[in-house]
Amino acid sequence: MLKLAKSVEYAIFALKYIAENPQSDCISTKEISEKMNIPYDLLAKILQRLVKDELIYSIQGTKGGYSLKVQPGDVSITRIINAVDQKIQLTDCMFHGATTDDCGRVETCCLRSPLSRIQDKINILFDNTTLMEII
Amino acid sequence: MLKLAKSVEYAIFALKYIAENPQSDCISTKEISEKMNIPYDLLAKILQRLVKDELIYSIQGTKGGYSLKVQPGDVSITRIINAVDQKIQLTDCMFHGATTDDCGRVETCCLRSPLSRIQDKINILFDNTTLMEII
DNA sequence: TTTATATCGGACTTAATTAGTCGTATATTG
DNA sequence: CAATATACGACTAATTAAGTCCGATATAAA
Repeated sequence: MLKLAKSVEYAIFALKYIAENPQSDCISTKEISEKMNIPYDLLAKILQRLVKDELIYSIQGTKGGYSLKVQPGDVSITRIINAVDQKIQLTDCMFHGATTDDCGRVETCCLRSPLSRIQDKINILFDNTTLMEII
Repeated sequence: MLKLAKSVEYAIFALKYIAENPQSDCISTKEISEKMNIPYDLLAKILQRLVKDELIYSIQGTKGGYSLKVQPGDVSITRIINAVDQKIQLTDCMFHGATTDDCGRVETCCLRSPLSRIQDKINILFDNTTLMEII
């Protein structure tokens, strides 16, 4: 329960690897996959998301690969979580504007308010941890 | 991601219902199930766990049922989470004494320390919210 | 200009976890 | 002894997460 998605872990490991190997200005999925022990295809997908969210640059073609676009100190875990399409959500209805379709209990639920307060605080925890602190 | 188990929600709803209906000193699974809209068999299992963890009393036989054993102000969400056999665990190796069987990366993992700090803080959040505040 | 190697992106399959169900035993009241 | 409750373990179904596959495009170098 309350488990972080593997894609988030993999994204962090990949970013760490890229950040720590800036000598070669371009690192391939293959290299990261092998060195960090992450399934190639899955990692490829994750890296593409990081490109979309502008955390890394990509260079296509032979000799292509990825390089960091951001400063590790500027990237929170929350940003990485969002980049790989994950959400912090304690219940299915724990977001603004949930309807009875989302939960049924929504209107009268005694859990919504205390849980959303907890969720906000969890968000802050991830907001306040940067890639820098992990590396 | 980071979702609370339904069993935890159901346990809280059940405890709330029992707490708010102390006039009848014994409330059946059936009644809670119907009034709180929780699947009967699942709820039955959850209530049995709450008995084991001494959050509620049980009375068997016809006219049997459950009643509160604790003061709502004394019960944290963490206690309820534990009672229904759930754990707050951000990763598979996020516990004391994890081995390479649990993760493989364990020895050198850069995530362990920052994540376990976050996990501790999440634990505190649930520790500090009591049933009383929800009811 | 062809070949090798890289990213891109969606569809698909498999595995793991969570949620829910079922069957049978035991307890208790009337 | 019949009706109705809890006790408890095994099982199935549904959902979600993890991982794989395939075909496309890009680019450097032979």
